[in-house]
Amino acid sequence: MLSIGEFSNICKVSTKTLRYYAEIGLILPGVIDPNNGYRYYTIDQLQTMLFINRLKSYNFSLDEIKNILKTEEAYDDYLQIELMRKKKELEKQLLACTESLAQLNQDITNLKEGKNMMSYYEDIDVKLLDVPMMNILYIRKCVHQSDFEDEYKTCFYRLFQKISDELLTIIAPPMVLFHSAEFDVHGLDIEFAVPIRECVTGTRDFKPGLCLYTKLHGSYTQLPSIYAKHQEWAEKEGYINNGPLFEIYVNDPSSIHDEHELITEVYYPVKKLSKG
Amino acid sequence: MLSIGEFSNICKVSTKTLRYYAEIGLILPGVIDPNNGYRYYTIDQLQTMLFINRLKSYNFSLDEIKNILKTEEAYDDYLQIELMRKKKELEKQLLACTESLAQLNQDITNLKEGKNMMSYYEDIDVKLLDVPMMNILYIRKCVHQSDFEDEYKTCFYRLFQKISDELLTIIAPPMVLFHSAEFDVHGLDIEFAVPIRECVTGTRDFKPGLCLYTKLHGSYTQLPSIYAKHQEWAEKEGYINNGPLFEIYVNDPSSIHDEHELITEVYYPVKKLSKG
DNA sequence: CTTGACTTTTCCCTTACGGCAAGGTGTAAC
DNA sequence: GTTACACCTTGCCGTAAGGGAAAAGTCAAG
Repeated sequence: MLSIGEFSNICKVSTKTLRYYAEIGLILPGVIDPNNGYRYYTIDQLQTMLFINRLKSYNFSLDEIKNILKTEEAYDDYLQIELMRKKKELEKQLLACTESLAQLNQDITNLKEGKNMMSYYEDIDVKLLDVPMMNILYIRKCVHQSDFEDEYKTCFYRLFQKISDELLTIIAPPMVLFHSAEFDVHGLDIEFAVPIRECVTGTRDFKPGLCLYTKLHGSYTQLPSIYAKHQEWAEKEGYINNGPLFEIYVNDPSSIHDEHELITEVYYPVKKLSKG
Repeated sequence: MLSIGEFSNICKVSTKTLRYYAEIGLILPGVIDPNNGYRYYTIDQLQTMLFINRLKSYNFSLDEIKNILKTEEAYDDYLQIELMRKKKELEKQLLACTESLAQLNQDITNLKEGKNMMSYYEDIDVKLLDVPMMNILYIRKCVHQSDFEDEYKTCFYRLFQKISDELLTIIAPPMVLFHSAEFDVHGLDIEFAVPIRECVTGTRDFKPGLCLYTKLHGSYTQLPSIYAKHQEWAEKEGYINNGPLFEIYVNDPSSIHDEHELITEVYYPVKKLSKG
């Protein structure tokens, strides 16, 4: 039997943490002296504690660890599934970390050359162009931000199915229209669309008209910069919004290896502000 | 001027977050309508918000970001220093993440082969051996866990200085004795020592006697497993502790490239429990 | 004028503990 | 036997960066 202090020293876990773990039922002391409330841990519990620490290093939450520990039936299967899940999470985090670091290094280089950290923002290229009317095959629905990727896939799958079934002619890459930029109760009001030649049921005219246009090479994380730049441009030049923002995913994440190859076109419909 | 909702959509930051940032003074709306309290942001603030988000992606805390934003004089210098600091932090995190992932993959492989995730623990090799008396040159002091690495360097630097000055003869690698494993108010009571041939002032006899011994190849994160294994072994075989734990750092972190090359010897002095 | 989307403030909830205080306990030294 | 002191207990508050929900006021379009 080990006192909480001894147990703490061996496992390199603070006594405070051990008490907390007991409180949430993650690992209860093998014996609690009924006279004085002293906690005593068994030698066997050392292994449990080491196991907990290992799972923690894989970014499992204490709740997830508790679930793993309490699983009896099909224990190894459950553990393996959980490990695979965390593996994906960790890989994602690793990627994000790597990319942040790359950008950080770029920023440091820029600063050393006397450039501003936000100089990239000044260099965003905004064009004003008139987008001709087109005929689009569309699906419009409310989507939660978290489901966007899934919906993107399924909706375009359905659209392409229909195009293939009905022998329609695609005349431009797929696009997404954001009718409500806002994040309201029902999620974003989004239209998935493919410009096609033929007018059939399920198609409609789409007439964006005058638009601010920017072509983005690289990660979607840069989109807010473009939205901001469009706002800035519009205010300075005396234009106001005139319809839903839309984006054309020239190539999509599933077809490329590297985020840097992504190409996205951002369109922000505007009209000249009439004076008065 | 943009309402909080518009500003939120463009920057992809929730309104909740914007209100929180205003509350802590990170970014205040350019205008607040005195009649209804509505927040309005200027176009210029879009850039500030983008900047904040970028710093956040480098793992700056909101407090750190606030300090960067409010720095006026020597702005670029301060920014650059801060970026370099975060760069080191991110690199460290990246390394930790990579290593966790490697171990996670190993665990998954083991599980697939039907091995237990904690099988490594069963394989820890514990030897019982009698460590002969030695003469050590030592520095003993209380050290906070966080200062350990620093103290390690400075103390051994001083010891080696003395050895060099007084032409003493080293007969074994440097070691560290843990007199109080506990983390008390003054930190750990630690003795840094080098076994030498000559008896001079500043040396003393060290007689560990019977010890449990394990040689560790790799990261220090595995030390708790060894401590635990020693406890387990001692209990099963009827031994109890008989003096301060000590460790020999056969090679130290500064002299190697990769954590995997680390070699550490762990000694746990014990004596046979007399029955009764 | 009404509806519905938007905004406000206030309050509590989260994770995984750390800090501190007040008080009880175990044990080693004298 | 006493005393010192390290050890243990519970309890309460605080963290960072917001999320959720409630109750109420406000704006713009039809």
